[in-house]
Amino acid sequence: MLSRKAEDYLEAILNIIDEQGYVRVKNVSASLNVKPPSVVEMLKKLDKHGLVRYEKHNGVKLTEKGHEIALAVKDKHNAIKSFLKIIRVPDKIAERDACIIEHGLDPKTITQVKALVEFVETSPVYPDWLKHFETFCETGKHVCEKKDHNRKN
Amino acid sequence: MLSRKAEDYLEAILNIIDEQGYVRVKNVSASLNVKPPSVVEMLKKLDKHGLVRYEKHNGVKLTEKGHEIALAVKDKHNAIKSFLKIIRVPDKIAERDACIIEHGLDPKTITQVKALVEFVETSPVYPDWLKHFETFCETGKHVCEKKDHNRKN
DNA sequence: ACCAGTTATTAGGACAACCTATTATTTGAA
DNA sequence: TTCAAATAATAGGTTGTCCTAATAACTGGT
Repeated sequence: MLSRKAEDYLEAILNIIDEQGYVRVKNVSASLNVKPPSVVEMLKKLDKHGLVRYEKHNGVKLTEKGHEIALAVKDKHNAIKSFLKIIRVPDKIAERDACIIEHGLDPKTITQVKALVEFVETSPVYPDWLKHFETFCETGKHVCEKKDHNRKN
Repeated sequence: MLSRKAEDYLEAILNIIDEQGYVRVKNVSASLNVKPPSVVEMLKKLDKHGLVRYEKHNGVKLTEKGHEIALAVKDKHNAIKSFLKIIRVPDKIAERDACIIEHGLDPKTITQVKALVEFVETSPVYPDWLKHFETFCETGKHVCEKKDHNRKN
């Protein structure tokens, strides 16, 4: 099985490729806040596992398998971040926390997070729902206390 | 700062005390799925940090500080688990995933998770909301498509 | 075509958390 | 009370990830 850290590296590599088309050790190093030797070490390991193609001084590429995993991780990341933003966690924190959470979660959990995000976002009353949630966060009270007892969704 | 693992141990110790009033190495070992030597090692470390009082062959107790931290971790755990259950993650998975998630999250994120849980649970239309979410999970459709456009929450 | 500055790699260690095998201590049943 | 079984502690290793310091390889401006 793949370690959390390995997944972090794959995701970072994918993001860097998407941004600038190629990957250098220093990019990964900066992106994950580790020193270059740590990156090189991990690249060797990922290469050994067939997840990247790594040639010294000559760049890194994701293999098909590595790409697949990186995409899966990123997908989780996005689901979690969307959720965090819906519940009004500030962007910067949402980004950081998504990184923390995204590993090791059961696929079922991710499925349900995604479902929640979609449920809320596609709801016919979406803007209201959000407004009400925000009001609740501020005041601790529901906008419609009594009268709305039979309202839907 | 305290490592994630250290927090896991503190939380486990708290839970075991709550269940049976005292803690033995083997309980912690079973609870965290590690071998006894790992427990002893960590107990020494926690003792050194003033989070537990540990005497060989003579039990473990949380210090005030350790107790405080353990409670905080447990509180996070509960918030996350409540949320997971609301979005219909099966109980067993929710429990496991809460353990995975509970560390390192920003306090703001936890606050918002709690807010969501409370918002939904105390909503005047709580049972409906859940039913609608479940229907959405199954069918991908909102119960009330057009007609309810101005409904609240 | 050179070499200074940048980037990458290697060598060698630190550290946290875990393990197995061994040894010591405690405890309860005969 | 004794001693066998249960429990706990120690000794010594392994693994994964990170680091610093030293070395090597690349690259662009002259």
